[in-house]
Amino acid sequence: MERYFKKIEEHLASLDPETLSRLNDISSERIYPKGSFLLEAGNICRHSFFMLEGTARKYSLHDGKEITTEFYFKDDIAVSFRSYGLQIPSEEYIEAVEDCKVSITDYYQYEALKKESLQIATLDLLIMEYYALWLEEKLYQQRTMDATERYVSLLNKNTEIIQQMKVGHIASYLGVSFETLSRIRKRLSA
Amino acid sequence: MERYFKKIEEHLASLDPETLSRLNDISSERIYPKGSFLLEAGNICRHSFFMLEGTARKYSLHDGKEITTEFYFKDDIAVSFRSYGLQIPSEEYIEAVEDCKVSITDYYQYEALKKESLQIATLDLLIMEYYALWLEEKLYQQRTMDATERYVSLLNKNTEIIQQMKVGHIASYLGVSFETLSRIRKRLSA
DNA sequence: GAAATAAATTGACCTAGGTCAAATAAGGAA
DNA sequence: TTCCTTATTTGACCTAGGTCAATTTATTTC
Repeated sequence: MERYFKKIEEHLASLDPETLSRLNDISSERIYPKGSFLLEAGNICRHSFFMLEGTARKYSLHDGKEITTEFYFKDDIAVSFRSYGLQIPSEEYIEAVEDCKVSITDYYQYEALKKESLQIATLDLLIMEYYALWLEEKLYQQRTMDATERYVSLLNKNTEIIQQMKVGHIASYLGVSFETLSRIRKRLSA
Repeated sequence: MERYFKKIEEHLASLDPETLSRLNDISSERIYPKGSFLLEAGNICRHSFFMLEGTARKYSLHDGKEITTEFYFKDDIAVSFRSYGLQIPSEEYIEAVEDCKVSITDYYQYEALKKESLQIATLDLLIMEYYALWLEEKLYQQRTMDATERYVSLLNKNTEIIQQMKVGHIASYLGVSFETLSRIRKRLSA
């Protein structure tokens, strides 16, 4: 996965100034206070959110329960991919876990830019590939690891998640009940 | 998902003849007999395989057991995405379930083409987005449906899988043991 | 077509993790 | 600080689906 970050960084570094300024032209900054929503279910995700400061999470509701699908930190891109890509109403919420400063980019303006600029299309492709890799990894872990292993794996990779997010949100992210995660944590700390 | 197919088809229809011929230039046909491998774990996935005829499946080994991750039919693109994208040794096998006729495209030649042609880069992006959408859907089903519901869902969407693939392969694809799937099938047919 | 091999079914039993409910603990508001 | 609300922990119990083993049924192969 780190190799992919590298690919993306290299590509970003190679962008010419004009392309960068065009990207900049279609973005604007905004602050979302803690507890507010960058996106609510039912609305179409018309923007992507590049995280400048703060933390957020994405979740959906199933049988009245929240399923956290992703956590966002500095430099992550928050978006409900399905809603954004198809421009259909979202099933997901994106919530500011703490105050967030984000750079917002409009879907249509970005799409237009992608049609004109190979550099941007390539950037988008790299980001997409990274996301697919991440999804594959998640699916594989879900299949092959038990709840404790998944938690430990998350613990090793993303210490910040464990420190900043609620047990209930981490639990649904890992695909276990919060009671079970509570027990896992107890066992591990003993 | 169908809406995405449409997007891809429209884009394909819009490709200019020169781009198409360049795509054609870097592709070649090949037959894989039933039981043979389009890709074996340990090797780098240096090609993508566009299915012209036959059926195939992708799987990995975990604790000596096969986990089927994808089935391929006519017009599908078979590739071990992680190995292909990063050009690292594959953890996955792609096996011809029956005799397969495929159109093979070389990774490096395709990458070169993507760097020159916005149309190709865009095509690749659309395919990538479709794959990510498919992975998201799979992950969501895994979280929210029990084994029977997942089987019925597969049954409704891909009758061909049920008809052509072995129970054991379908079971690992659904994330259940083959004994459990056998019982599910019995219950449903009763 | 018979023997050999692989796949699928069925039964008995077990466990990871879910659910429900009660008890603490920890943040916020006032 | 105290009250109120929201999270977390802990216990008791339950179930979906896993594992192991024995058959039965299909497929190959000769």
